[in-house]
Amino acid sequence: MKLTIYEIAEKIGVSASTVSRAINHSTRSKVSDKTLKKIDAVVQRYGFVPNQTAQNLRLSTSKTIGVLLPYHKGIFYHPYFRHIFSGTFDCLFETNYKFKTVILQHGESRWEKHDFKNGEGVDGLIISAWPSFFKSRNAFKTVNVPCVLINDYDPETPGCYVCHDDFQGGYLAASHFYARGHRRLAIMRGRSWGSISNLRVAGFLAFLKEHNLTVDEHLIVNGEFNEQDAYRVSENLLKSKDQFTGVFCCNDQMALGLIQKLKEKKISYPDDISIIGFDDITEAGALKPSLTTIRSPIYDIAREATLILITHLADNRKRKKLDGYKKFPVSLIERASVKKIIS
Amino acid sequence: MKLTIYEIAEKIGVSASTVSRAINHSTRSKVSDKTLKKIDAVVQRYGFVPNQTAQNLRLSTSKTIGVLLPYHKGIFYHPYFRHIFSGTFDCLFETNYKFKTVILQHGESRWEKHDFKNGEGVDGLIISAWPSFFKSRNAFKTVNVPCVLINDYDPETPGCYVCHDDFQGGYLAASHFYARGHRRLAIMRGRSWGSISNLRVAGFLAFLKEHNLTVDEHLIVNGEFNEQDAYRVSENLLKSKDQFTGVFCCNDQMALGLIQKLKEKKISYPDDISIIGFDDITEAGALKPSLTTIRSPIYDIAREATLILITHLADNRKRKKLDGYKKFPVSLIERASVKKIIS
DNA sequence: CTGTTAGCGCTTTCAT
DNA sequence: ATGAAAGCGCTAACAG
Repeated sequence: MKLTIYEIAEKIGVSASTVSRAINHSTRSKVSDKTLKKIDAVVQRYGFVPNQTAQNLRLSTSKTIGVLLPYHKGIFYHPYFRHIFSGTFDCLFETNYKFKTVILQHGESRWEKHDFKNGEGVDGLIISAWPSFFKSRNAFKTVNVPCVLINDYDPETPGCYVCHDDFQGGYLAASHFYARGHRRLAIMRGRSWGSISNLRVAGFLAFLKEHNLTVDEHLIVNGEFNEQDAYRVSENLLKSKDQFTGVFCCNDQMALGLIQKLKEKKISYPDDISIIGFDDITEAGALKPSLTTIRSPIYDIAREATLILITHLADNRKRKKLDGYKKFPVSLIERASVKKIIS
Repeated sequence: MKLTIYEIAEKIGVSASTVSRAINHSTRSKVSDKTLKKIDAVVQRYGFVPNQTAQNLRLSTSKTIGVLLPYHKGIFYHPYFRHIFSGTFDCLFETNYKFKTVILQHGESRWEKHDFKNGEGVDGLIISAWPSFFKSRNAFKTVNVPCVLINDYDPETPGCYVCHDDFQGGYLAASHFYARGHRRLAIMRGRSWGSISNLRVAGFLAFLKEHNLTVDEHLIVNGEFNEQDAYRVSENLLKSKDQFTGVFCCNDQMALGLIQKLKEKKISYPDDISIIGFDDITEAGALKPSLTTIRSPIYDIAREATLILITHLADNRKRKKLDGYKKFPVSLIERASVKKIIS
């Protein structure tokens, strides 16, 4: 049923290699015009397409890159990942490198089983949200294919990173608070996977320092990067409620947790307490009052990451390892959660 | 660098076949517990993962299905396709068949080059929006891998279809007009790829007929399924403006074209003319006044299509060809474009 | 310019 | 229970 180059070779009376050369437009050893024509004709007539798997095995490549995402239902409705797909595919389409893309899902167990060690058969990997799996930090190091990590910079794990600028994000948040008259601020940081939090907080504090301000130690609380935990630690923070006018939350989820607690305590935002989040998740814009937050140019990041990966892959002298740390500036989305203070 | 079963066989002093049997948990000829343990240990230690490409070649499979979409920039932001991804991936994830998915883009030239003849190396294809490429109708027939077509039923092309119910959609539109007091109606149908249009119009007329109504021949205009062409043919339709109170547009894009023309002529909707579209594209909800339209349960359709495909694929007796025509009911999204007429 | 040959890494009869 | 050998379909030296 499925044609092979041998069969088409036989029909013409040439060898399989010649057919191979013909269909690959080999430049190394040219096929004569006459045989080329004959081969083309047969290929055309039968609609022959070479078996990709065989080519792949032979050339030990797959012409495929993998986009690795955490799996959870509804991830395709999440704007963050939507931008990733879009950026990746647009890049692939426009550069014409003819790579295919498969969407892969990671989970801790899959890392542990070394499922990604050889990239699940892909030539390279674009990895997002990997730090959600702690142990993956070590497993990741055993991965054998070129990888580009997006947006979760971890200084302890060498690799090729394309990220938004977390430091600048924190800096922006602080400057926005400052411009709106806030001088006494609090911070809710994410404990796990500290580097992101560290950078965001560092940026925040850096701005304040330039303006001779600081954040008192007890106004910095640590929680996990999720709503529930933020809700929990909010209790603590709010004991010092009178000592600050605004809170910088290290991501929007945490802001959501804080807001929930505020509602419960009948504390209103931004009137009593102003808030800035990070990530611009869908809820941020939908919330009432809506949440001022920091947005990542994730589309561009994914695009760039893909470009880096595929040019590296297309570049045959693969000896050099992929690395580097490329930063993209973030922007502050001004909404309704930061009150203007007139002093 | 990359380990093969031969190397791991050598380390233990067994043959490659035994290793192969071990890692595949072969049931046909069992590996003794002792050697199994030894092999497992080595596999574990080196984090060995078998080369998928080699397996694929040997077994002539790829454990991959392709989702074929028309390529255009921003397709990932389109809700229709988002639902397709979501349905497909959720199905794959929940059924545990361990198929991978690649997103493939079609274009007329790719069909003509027989790029999909062997499915681009995938085991099966989920195809959406294929009729946008006319010639693909014939090219499609040469495809060698199992396919499931979603949502563009073409009676002339045999295959396995999972679709929303176009007929019922038209029926629903008519009944909504009727319930809101409309009795004199017009239709804007899509000329190309007629079957969809035919079904929608047939459903529409069927309802009317049951209520002893009909649509006059000159109040049915034909255009292409796009905004520009609808805009063009609207001119014609509006010459008979006084003879109808509502227009059923065979898709939302056409409704958009009509609306543009209405604006130009300072005819207001729904006051002067009511409109119902089809598809519920993003603009439908955003428009002011918003557009009443028919929505397809595309998530469920994609899910079902995927399930059909992968169970077929997993089912080794592939001799039987995939076919059938499964219909999903659509729903009317009531918005602001149909005026209530009090008679 | 073209044919011969070997082999990519794996699975699977067929022996033993 | 295990090994030897063949082969999935293709490409790339190498030789002519």
